[in-house]
Amino acid sequence: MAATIYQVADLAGVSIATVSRVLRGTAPVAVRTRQRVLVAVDELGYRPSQPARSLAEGRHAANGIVFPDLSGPYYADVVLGYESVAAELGSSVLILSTHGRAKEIPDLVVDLASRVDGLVLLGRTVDDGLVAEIAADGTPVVTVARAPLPGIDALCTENRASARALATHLVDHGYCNAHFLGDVDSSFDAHERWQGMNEAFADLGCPVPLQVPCPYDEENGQMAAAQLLGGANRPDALVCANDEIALGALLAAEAAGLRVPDDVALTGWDDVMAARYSRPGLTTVRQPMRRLGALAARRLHERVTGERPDVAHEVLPTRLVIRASCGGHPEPDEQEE
Amino acid sequence: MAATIYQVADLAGVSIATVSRVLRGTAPVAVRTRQRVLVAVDELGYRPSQPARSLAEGRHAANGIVFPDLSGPYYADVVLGYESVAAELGSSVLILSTHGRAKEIPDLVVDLASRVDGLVLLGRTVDDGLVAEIAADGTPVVTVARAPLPGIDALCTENRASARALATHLVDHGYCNAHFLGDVDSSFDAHERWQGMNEAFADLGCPVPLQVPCPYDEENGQMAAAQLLGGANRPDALVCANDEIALGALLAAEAAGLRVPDDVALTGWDDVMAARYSRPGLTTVRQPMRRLGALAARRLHERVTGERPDVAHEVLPTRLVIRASCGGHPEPDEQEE
DNA sequence: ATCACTTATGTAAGCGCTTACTGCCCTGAC
DNA sequence: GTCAGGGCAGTAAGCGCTTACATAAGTGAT
Repeated sequence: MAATIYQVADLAGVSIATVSRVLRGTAPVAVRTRQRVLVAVDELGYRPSQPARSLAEGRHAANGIVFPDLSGPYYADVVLGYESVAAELGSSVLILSTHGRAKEIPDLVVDLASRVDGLVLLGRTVDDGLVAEIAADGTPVVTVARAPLPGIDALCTENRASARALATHLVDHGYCNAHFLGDVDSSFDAHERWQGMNEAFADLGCPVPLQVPCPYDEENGQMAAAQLLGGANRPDALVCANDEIALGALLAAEAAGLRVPDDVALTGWDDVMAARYSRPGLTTVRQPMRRLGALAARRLHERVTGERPDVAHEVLPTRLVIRASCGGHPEPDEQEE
Repeated sequence: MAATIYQVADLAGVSIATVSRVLRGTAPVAVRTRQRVLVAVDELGYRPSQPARSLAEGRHAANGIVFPDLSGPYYADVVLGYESVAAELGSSVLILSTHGRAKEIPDLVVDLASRVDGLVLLGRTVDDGLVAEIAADGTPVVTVARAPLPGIDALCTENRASARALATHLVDHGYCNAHFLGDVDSSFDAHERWQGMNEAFADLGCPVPLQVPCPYDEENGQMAAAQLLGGANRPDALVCANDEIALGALLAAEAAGLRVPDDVALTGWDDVMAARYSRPGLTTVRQPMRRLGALAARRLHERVTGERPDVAHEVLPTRLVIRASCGGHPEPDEQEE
């Protein structure tokens, strides 16, 4: 169906090498010859076969990105930032979502690795062992939002300092009996946040916050919060590992007839759109998702092309966004960036 | 670096054909031979080269999806639904975002087409002409949320009926002087919604709603709404083409000191998360984004494999979600699906 | 006119697989 | 004991490109 380089060469009356040279501009071709080739290409609607090209060139001109999920803006934005830079750098983007596929992940990731020049892995989508194996097999890897692995490029966002800032803010406003909602073992970020918060609370002489495991969605946030807020020893603040949990907690608080922030303060992480529209507005930590993805694409490209031999672990800054859900503040101006 | 089939064959003491047969299971291989091959594969960490495979097989085992953007949950969810089914059907997924790349789109899309067995196109990302050209070149195409093209599979969500229902609801509650916010020429969906609304208003004897062009984001929604709400002939309802615009309008209404829904009713489309958390909650129309993507993957697969020769245009149902922003209702129970 | 180079093009050897053919060996029916 | 047939495995021909190498034709200097 599709035309091949041979047909173009025939029609133009040249050899396939010349066609290739015209199309890639890798060697000088006489103007008239070039014209003939271009006309033939046009006439046949010729498009080079990418697999053939990849095979001959020994590269895919494509990168892959693996993420847990795309619901919720977090990963979607990272992917978006990634895609935009990857396209700019001339590589196609293959995606793989691991959500609900625990069993097949290794196969899927290995298969993906065989189709790309390099891979970006978000979060804990892939076991450390498998990451190492893939990297060892020669596929450059950049991890994002995951505990850095030796010898592998890693990108993270700043968590501890912002967690400390958040905790300090809470204590300053009289909230000393806080709980942390979110499973700190399932996510590097959450663990760091939890640590930072712990440190700050300890420094400020408050009791160590209780850590309450909870999947990262509204429903589970709501359930977990409902239980905590209905219990005997009610915390006066819930620091949630992400905004979804926090918004779920907000619903739970409403349902329990509690006022936010008067009876209980609530904070999240990520600054999703709903955090701005909820009432009260949700105090949260904004992360540079887009930039994270974009930077991952750059780093991966550098690694693929070999222009950066040394491994880099980078941390991007985050910003605390104070809204009404944590008390002591009128609905503040939105300081958009 | 990576092992090839030749090395595996050498190590196992067989021919490459046998290795291939073991790996693909395309022909019977003696148990002992198979064992030897598998051991060799394991030892060398051999992974078949995907480009070589594609070239030999004449298929990519990959599909592509083109979308405008991934910010906002709409396209993200469609992509997610798509990816999950595509993976299940054994094809990798290549993505291409057209956002802010008007000029390069044709090249990018054509390049993408050369890497996949089929393409899903969301919205108006690609000109009709280019779509036809790609389809004519032999790449199966499924369009989503776009005016159906002759000879090309198309998937849409229902718009007119839900727009009519929405309009009827508004009129029933006393809002007769509505405006439609959103550019009806830039989106098939928006155009349909606008039509449906027009019909209903006409049927019910209300003035024809004014259509106010507006890009589909909060900021522009806010600006456009601010202007309308501050103007002389203030509408009593704003029907917005999506939730982002509506939420922007909500901010504008607040800023103008207007009460929603008492002074002005507001409705959106899509049912994004923030629509549930805004106060008042945003009346909107929920769309089966995930299913849309999943179905697109199925239809594309059927077309690629040739198991469905006839072109199909399908319309998926939507559901009106009434919340407080359109008046006449207490904050309703959330009827999640 | 000759030589040493450039410049433009062709030739052909891969790239790493899949698969149609072919051939070998072993079985069971006669 | 022969022979047909089936089960396995090897041979080799592509798949559609890129590119090193070879070649032919032109250029200017001598």
